[in-house]
Amino acid sequence: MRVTIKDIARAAGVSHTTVSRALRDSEEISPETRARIRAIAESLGYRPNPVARALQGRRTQTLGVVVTRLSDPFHTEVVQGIERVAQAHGYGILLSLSHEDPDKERVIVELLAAKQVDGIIVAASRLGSRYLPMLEALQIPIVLINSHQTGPYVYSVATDNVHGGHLATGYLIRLGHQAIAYIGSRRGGRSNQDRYRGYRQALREAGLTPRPEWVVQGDGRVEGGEAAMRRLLETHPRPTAVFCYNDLTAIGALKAALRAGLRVPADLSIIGFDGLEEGTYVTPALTTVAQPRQQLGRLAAEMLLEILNGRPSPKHILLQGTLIERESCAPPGSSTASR
Amino acid sequence: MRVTIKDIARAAGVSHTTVSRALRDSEEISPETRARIRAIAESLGYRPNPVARALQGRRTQTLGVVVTRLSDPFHTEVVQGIERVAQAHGYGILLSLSHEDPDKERVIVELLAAKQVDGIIVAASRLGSRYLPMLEALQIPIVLINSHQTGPYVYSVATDNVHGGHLATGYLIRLGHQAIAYIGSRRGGRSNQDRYRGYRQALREAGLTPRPEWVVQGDGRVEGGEAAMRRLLETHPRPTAVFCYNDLTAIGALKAALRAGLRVPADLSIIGFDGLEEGTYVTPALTTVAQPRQQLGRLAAEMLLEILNGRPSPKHILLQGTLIERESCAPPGSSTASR
DNA sequence: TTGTATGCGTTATCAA
DNA sequence: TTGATAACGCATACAA
Repeated sequence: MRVTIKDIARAAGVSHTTVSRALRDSEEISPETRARIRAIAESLGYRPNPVARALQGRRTQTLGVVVTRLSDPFHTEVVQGIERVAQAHGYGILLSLSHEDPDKERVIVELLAAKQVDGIIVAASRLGSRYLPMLEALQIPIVLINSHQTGPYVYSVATDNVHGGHLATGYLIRLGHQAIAYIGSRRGGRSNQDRYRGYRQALREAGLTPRPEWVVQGDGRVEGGEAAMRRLLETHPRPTAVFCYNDLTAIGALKAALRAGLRVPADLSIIGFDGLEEGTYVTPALTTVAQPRQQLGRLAAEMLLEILNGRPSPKHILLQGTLIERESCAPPGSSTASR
Repeated sequence: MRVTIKDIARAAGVSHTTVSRALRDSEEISPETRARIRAIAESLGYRPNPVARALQGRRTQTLGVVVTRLSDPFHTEVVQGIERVAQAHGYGILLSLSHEDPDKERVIVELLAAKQVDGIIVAASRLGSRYLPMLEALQIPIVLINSHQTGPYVYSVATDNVHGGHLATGYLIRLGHQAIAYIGSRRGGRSNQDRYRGYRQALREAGLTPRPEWVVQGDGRVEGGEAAMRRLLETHPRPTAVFCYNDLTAIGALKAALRAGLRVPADLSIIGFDGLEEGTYVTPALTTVAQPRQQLGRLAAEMLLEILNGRPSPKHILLQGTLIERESCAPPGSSTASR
């Protein structure tokens, strides 16, 4: 059987209340008994029962984490960031996958709340505004990652997608490109719109107008990027550079370009978004706008802990992406950089 | 405040015992009151408190999952497989990362046990035989994934690495290769040894003896594969084909080969292990021996649930990998398959 | 069929 | 400084 405070109390000849106090470093206890009880607890291999503690009204020391899919490398980093902070603060994380299903997401969040988690982090929510009524009823602090939702009960950490889109496109422009395409994502929602806005904005500032046929949509994954690039390759004139919604899309675009016999970046520059490790697997390695993914998770977790401890916390944090220059971009028509 | 069975009891004018029974479909209750109480519970928005249930002696309905890193795409799939089964059976999963640190792994497992999880799944354990004494004390069923450990309290699901190594090497031999190298992993432990054994075995059966300089070690990641391949490229004669410990290693090897100006597979065939999605990102797409990763996770979770429900379960399951022919392998000296 | 009393392991409240 | 008692929400042995 498991050792409880009662067992210790019996062994020490005191009440279980005293044991409880001794173990929690209560002020109102004599140093001697404290030490004595602690020694006994130690020798008996006592482990406090977190379930009983939780029932008593205290916290479960558990954070709920909801993610669409783990197979998306973007999320894994976020989760790692969360886990690191949680583990460092003695919290566990209860992980659930929503598979991009808004209904499932809602059920999961309610389930986590029922499970008495102290707080919840949702990455890439698909619930959008349908969240708001829930949140009020739930009575549990929730931090949303990369879901640009505002409202009374909403906390969030997100990357500035407009800035990122502008950064990527501006970089291509500075390289000398004028014919710049955008491969978006049908399933990208608000972040897709924002990256597209950044793209438009950068073009406008440079006095460029993108051809409508140079804006096509993928699905945020490799296959979608591949298909989108194939459509792009049929346009006349062709773009000399492509900004992609994310790295997976860009990897797909790269595959299609290489298949078509193009040299990248000599004939076509490609820039992605996210800063995935996977971008270094391909040849040429992918130039990209990196999102601070671990940090996204870390900040969300830290924010949640602040809230839980009643400390002041900002409600929304917006992070800026950074450009990672690798090999997939070059000035238009330059054959020097090709291999 | 949260609705409890007492609230329902008060509203229904019965004892909380009756409510408890009604909600759990107890036999000893009249259908009418059962229906009435259920309706009231529904209208009040009652949610049973799992913490109280757990304390009462029942299960926490939670599985602990320990993984080294999530950034390794191999593990993410495994975790997805586990999560899927767990979610389908109403279990939550408490995820912890060990970062390949055996001590941390031990602490985590003990922590999960203290948290009252019903069972634990450990993927790619680094603890090895040091586990055995713990397990007996823990009193919690544990399933190990891809950790070839046996012992009284050990359950496991693993892939047959000898078979996989043999499969990969045999495939290269059938393509006509005779000069076949192996890039292993320093950190691969037992699985590295086993894949190497499969490699040796296949060579021996074909009457081939590998040159010692054709067996080099990476680190199971892209960088290690790259470095290892560079060393391989300096050997004379060079191998015409390389079997890599895993796909990340193979991707690194591919990068190095392409950098060196080799055409893959015309000049060099490369085969990986794992069957990662990432293998399709590169050009040429990676031929590989696929491990059934989701299934690994699913089976581990199912095994654990069987044990928890007191149903009979095999103690060890060994899965076989399958060959996925993509584009990175061809007969030696064939320039047809190159692009 | 329903209700009373008790316990799960801990913390909180009040007395002593 | 310590102890007795109640409480958290639920389930169960026993009584009615």
